[in-house]
Amino acid sequence: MKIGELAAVTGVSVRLLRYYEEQDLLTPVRTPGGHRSYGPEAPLTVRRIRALLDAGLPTRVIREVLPCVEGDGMFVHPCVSDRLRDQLRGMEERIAELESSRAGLAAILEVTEAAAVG
Amino acid sequence: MKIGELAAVTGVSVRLLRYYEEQDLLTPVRTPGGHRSYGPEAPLTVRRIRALLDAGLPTRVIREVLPCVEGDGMFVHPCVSDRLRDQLRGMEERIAELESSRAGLAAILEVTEAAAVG
DNA sequence: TTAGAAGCTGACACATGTGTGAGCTTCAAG
DNA sequence: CTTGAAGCTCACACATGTGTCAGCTTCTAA
Repeated sequence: MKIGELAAVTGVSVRLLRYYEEQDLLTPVRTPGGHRSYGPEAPLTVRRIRALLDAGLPTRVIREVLPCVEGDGMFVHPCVSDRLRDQLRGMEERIAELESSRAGLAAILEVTEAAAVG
Repeated sequence: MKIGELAAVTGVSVRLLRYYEEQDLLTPVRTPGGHRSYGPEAPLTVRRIRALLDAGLPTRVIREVLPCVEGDGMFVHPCVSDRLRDQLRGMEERIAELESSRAGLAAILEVTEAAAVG
């Protein structure tokens, strides 16, 4: 299938399909004219990519785990669980930082509003 | 005081002091030779900027709230509390998104590890 | 055969705080 | 006066997924 069709069936923009290829997540063959030609598994692959992106993984990590994914991005082989655990740890750290910032800002607001009342 | 001194007493790099000025957070006067000259209040201002940055506020917002800050970034006039509340809401949304991503990733990991055991 | 749709590549843009470097000028101490 | 430190400006780089535009080529349907 052509890139426009794949975009239509997956809801992912043509631009992004090209980007995913640039990131080695998709590897369409080329027609003699140079147009991308995707196999029938491509829509599933794109759905997996989206599922992993939506799970917060960067393309660099998806590139590693993609060969180990089965189903709609909900199962991966144990071979990449270390990678996923790293990623999870990183996300938890980011959440903790954000939460800490949030608390700091909330504290400022509380002081401000207490002063407004008092 | 000169920029190098200010950097030394605040621990903030010269590059960042120039950046804060570019963002209208600091407004040193200039010597006839074009060198920045900071008043004695500058270290406090820089500490406030850092406190607000560390609370997760972008410079664009800090620019607005800075004139209303008192103390070491721990109190602001009520005039900017709407702005802060917006910011707080935005941060809470970001945290929620991240948390949701984290849960998605954790779910994948759980399935993977359950499969590794079973 | 021809026009228009769809494809191609390459590039720039965004946000955002921060590092780094080049190339030049000013300042301060000897 | 001279020299080296410190300052100046301007610019590019990073990450990251995504939009958009220009300029050209291929494909497809009439």
